[in-house]
Amino acid sequence: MNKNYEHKETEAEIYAEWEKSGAFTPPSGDDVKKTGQKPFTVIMPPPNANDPLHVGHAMFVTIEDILVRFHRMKGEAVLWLPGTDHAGIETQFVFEKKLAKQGKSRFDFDRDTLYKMIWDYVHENSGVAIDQVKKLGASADWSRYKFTLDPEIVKEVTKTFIKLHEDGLIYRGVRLVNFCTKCGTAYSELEVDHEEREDKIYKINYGKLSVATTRPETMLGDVAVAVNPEDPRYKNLIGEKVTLPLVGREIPIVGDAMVDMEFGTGAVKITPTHDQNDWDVAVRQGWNMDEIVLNHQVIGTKGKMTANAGLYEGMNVSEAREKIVTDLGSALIETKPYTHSVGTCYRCHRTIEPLPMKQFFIKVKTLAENALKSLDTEESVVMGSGHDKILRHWLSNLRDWNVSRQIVWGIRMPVWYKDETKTEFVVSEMSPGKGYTQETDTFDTWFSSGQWPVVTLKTSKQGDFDVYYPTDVMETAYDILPFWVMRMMLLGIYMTGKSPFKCVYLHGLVRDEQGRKMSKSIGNVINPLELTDKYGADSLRMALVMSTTPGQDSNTGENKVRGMRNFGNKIWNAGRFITEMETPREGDSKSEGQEIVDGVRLPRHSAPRNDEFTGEGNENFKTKLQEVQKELTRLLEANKVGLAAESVYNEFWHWFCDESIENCKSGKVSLELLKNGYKSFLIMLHPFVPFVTESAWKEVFPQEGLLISANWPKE
RNA sequence: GGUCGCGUAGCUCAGCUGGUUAGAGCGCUGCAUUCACAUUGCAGAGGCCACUGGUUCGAAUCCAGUCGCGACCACCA
Repeated sequence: MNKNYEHKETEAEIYAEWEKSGAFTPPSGDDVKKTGQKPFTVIMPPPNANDPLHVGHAMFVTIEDILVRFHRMKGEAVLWLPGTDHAGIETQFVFEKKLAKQGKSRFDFDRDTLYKMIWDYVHENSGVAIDQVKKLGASADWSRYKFTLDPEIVKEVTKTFIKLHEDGLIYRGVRLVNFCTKCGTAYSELEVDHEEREDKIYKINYGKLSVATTRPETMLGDVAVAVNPEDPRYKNLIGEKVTLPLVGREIPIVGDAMVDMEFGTGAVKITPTHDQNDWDVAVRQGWNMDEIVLNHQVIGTKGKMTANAGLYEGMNVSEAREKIVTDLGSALIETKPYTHSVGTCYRCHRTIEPLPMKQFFIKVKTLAENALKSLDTEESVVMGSGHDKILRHWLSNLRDWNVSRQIVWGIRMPVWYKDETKTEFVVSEMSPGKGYTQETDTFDTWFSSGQWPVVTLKTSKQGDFDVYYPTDVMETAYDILPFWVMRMMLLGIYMTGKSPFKCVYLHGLVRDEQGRKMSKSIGNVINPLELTDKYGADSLRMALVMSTTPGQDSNTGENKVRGMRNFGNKIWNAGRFITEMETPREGDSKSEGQEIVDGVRLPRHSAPRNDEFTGEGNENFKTKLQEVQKELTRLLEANKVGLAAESVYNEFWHWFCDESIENCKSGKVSLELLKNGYKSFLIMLHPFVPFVTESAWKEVFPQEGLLISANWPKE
């Protein structure tokens, strides 16, 4: 054996051997039914198909691989199903940036051409993420690999929408949507960020009263002024009318409890087409929303003023604001600096424009109630401090889910229109007949990934869904809890009646050694591949999970990885010690026929020490080893990966190496027993550091087959 | 404004279904090297487990409050 463990000489070869051995691929569901094996399922969170790996991916690969290898060694039918996500908006955004560099925009191409271009682009890159996941040692079943745009997946996802529609859970309606005029698409409430902005607040005289606003340009679309019905200053004015400055239109004063008497002037201009609150007020007033949208939408999807804006038509929003502020003249009473938070596009960070649009919504109320129920009954359990409460909070306050996106990169909605006005629609997988045209919108990416555990298993091998669903552990970062985990619960329960996972393991975000967020501008982003290259995949894996707690952020840097590289070397060298003890060296007089005293073969360099050896050392060794195995098994059964890693690390280094090997040298523990203990430790360490343990296994136990398929010690 | 989390050795973090001398990594001090590993070993320094009060025979661990830090959510026009 080499003096030091050289990861570069072994990793690629070992991974290929594992894959070739078939250890990654469990039997089909139908075959498992016959054998009665216990199933264990993990669905891999699908990385974006065109994304290079970041440290977060390394984190989920490590944790999931640990659990998966552990259960596989226990003899269960373990399915770890990998896949990639088309990541609609993300990917289209990246692609459009690429187009922009060539001086082009998406509007230069028709739908089909654009789709084809993005498809090619994604497929050029899609191997990258997968290769990198493999480099980290992921023992996933690549024969069951899925992509969200695989035809069979698209079909299942589409069928779900059709079923939702049949069950009356889909509606199409004009609502205010969060629209990014730059990205040209609407978003769900979750995709909107909020940023503090330094702005101005304007007080404008509307005649009988004045209003305060940060968005004077929207006054062109005002339909009313609202006051609090309890407000002594204004309650008598309710029912009267004021004249809108600049426009000259008469609008009513209405009462609505939403108005805060303390804020601003206590009177709010109501622009239903460009503000969610105002929309709600108009709905409460029972007004005709179609009419309001038709006549009073003053901002369009490109961020320019519409024909309803009269003189201001064609200006973009900020120009119109400036012009209006000037034109108001004496009607503008006051301008003050004002800091408030505004909704911004999570992708491009431009201000989100609330716009009225016809969109498809899923009614989430009953779906959310069922998800809450599965948390209450502990059908699904969340691991990660405080995040079960956060999930409950989300589920209790969810708005209907806007699933239409105005982009091409995604699954096209199975919605058909007969005539050009598109007032009537039919939901159907295929065109319902001649003359129908299909909706151009695609589904929100999370609509397909929200069905991931169900649709991957349903389209996999015979019987897979029956046996491998519900999955055992869903492991992902906590920052996509509402986007993904929650949606999987909503849709999974709807589709199957069962929550898609028994346990949600939420890992924390990985920060740099000083606890700072990783960002390109600071230059502190850890590239997992660089570290893997330098120190080996095992070292990075161990560094990521040692002493981490679900839901809690952790700080990691090169120092920690280096420390874990030393650990791998330690494992290797313990094996080297054993093989060297077993093979006497030439010219070493003491090694001729190693002495055997009371059944203990003494190491070749040690003098026999009959006086000390009583056999007690062996008994203590066996007892302790059993304790270690028991404890580690308990921790892994409970998915306590961080603690398990710490425990096995300490026991191996400080007990097995520091004490037991020394005891062996001095004849207190026999070499046979030590070797057996080493074997157990390689098995126990394997889920965490698979490469070095497999390498050492080959050297020390060459007759035993692959370690990945060895049996976990029974208690 | 609301919710959640965190404050333990110089640094980064475990431990917290309450129970023997509070742990690890890195760092630090001293010693050790022809006999697995210097990517090492041995020994050691270093902690009123944020603060205050409560429950208890007993609290880093449970409860309440205070202070400090962080995250998320939110329709203040």
